[in-house]
Amino acid sequence: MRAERKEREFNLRRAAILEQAEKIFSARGYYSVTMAEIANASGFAIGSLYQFFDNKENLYSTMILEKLDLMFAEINQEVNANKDVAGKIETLINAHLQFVEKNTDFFRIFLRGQSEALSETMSALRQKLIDGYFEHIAFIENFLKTGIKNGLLRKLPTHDMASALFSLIRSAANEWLLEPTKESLVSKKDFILDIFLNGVKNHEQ
Amino acid sequence: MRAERKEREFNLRRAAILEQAEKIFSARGYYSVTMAEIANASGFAIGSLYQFFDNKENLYSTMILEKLDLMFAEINQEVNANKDVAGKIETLINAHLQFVEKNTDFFRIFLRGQSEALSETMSALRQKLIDGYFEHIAFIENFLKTGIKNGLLRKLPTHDMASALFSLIRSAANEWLLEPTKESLVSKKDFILDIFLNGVKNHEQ
DNA sequence: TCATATTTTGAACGTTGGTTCAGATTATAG
DNA sequence: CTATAATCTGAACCAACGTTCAAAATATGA
Repeated sequence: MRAERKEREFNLRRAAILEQAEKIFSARGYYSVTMAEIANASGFAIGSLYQFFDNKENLYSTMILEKLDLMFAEINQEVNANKDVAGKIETLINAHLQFVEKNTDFFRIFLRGQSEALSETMSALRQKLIDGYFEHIAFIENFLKTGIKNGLLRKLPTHDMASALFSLIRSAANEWLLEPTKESLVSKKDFILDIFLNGVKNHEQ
Repeated sequence: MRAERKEREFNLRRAAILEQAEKIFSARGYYSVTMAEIANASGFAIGSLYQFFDNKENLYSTMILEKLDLMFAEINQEVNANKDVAGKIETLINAHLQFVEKNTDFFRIFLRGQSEALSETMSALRQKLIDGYFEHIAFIENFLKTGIKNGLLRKLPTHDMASALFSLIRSAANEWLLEPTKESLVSKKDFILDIFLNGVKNHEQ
């Protein structure tokens, strides 16, 4: 038998487990979910899970980190497709909101915040999430700087600007996840863009 | 013996436990903390904790909810002391940042997000946190509305404006907690105020 | 000081759940 | 078809920890 096919099938089974794990973890957090549950949901025996993952912590952090990579890859690619800064900002907001809408399960976990615990694996995960965050902020800073050079943006500290923008996006996502809501999350794009660029003050009075 | 004194002493002991619990929970989350640890840190035997709290969940959620009430009470009072809207906005930011600086332990828990679990108590806590959040947003909305009537602010959806403002505050707090940092958190006040009111766009070009 | 009530204590209990592993099942190849 | 390897299975093991409660310590009031 071709080792190639064997590997492909292995990865499929692994992915199936991760997919179920994501759903379950997102609904109930890390600790209250049991391996038995995940095994059950994905159609394997408990012991089989250990063929794919060393332990529960490893399963959990693998699931999160792989999805996170996907998210940043997706967003960054879309943003980079734009030439001008204004377009990049708008696309960033849009791509982010879209990703959240398509990955609500994952985002619940992500927003729930980090993880618990002190264990080696878990604090490694925590650190990677933090690193990922700052990396993303740096990515945003990068095109905001161009915007300042352009004259499009005011000369403010770029790190603060970037984290402000990110926080507006995140809070819209957060509220949308809290209230199983009426309109699409993406529809918040214009508001975020407007308030980020222009603020709330009425300059015409 | 006066029942009064007895009660006072009971409350002191109870408060001592809550204080230690806050420190420990904030560092390591809910599940990885044991009752034995809390007992130890607060100088009681394990069994004694159960004189003050029904169980671990109850201890945890009591600690959070009491502190949360304190926070909102403190902030709202300061904000209400202002007459004009601009002052209220500035005071809101300031009071919030100040509270975070003085209660880092608590805020770590709060930002970590909600809690885990499905249990009755825990999902009740979760709901109360969410309710508290929306109540706070409504409180902010209230004076933003006045600002719109005044002509100080643009006519934007007040709920979105309020949650944008709150998210800017929270993200500053979050970053400050992540990076055990140089300058005080309160020093971010001016930036938040500026970006909230004026946005990042350079209108002079 | 003594009898009684109150409070504290922490070892022991029982449950929960992650992990293991010997045996069953399935796939492979000759 | 058969022997061997690879994979899967889930009952059993074991450690962790929340909770209990009988006994000890302490406080109270006469």
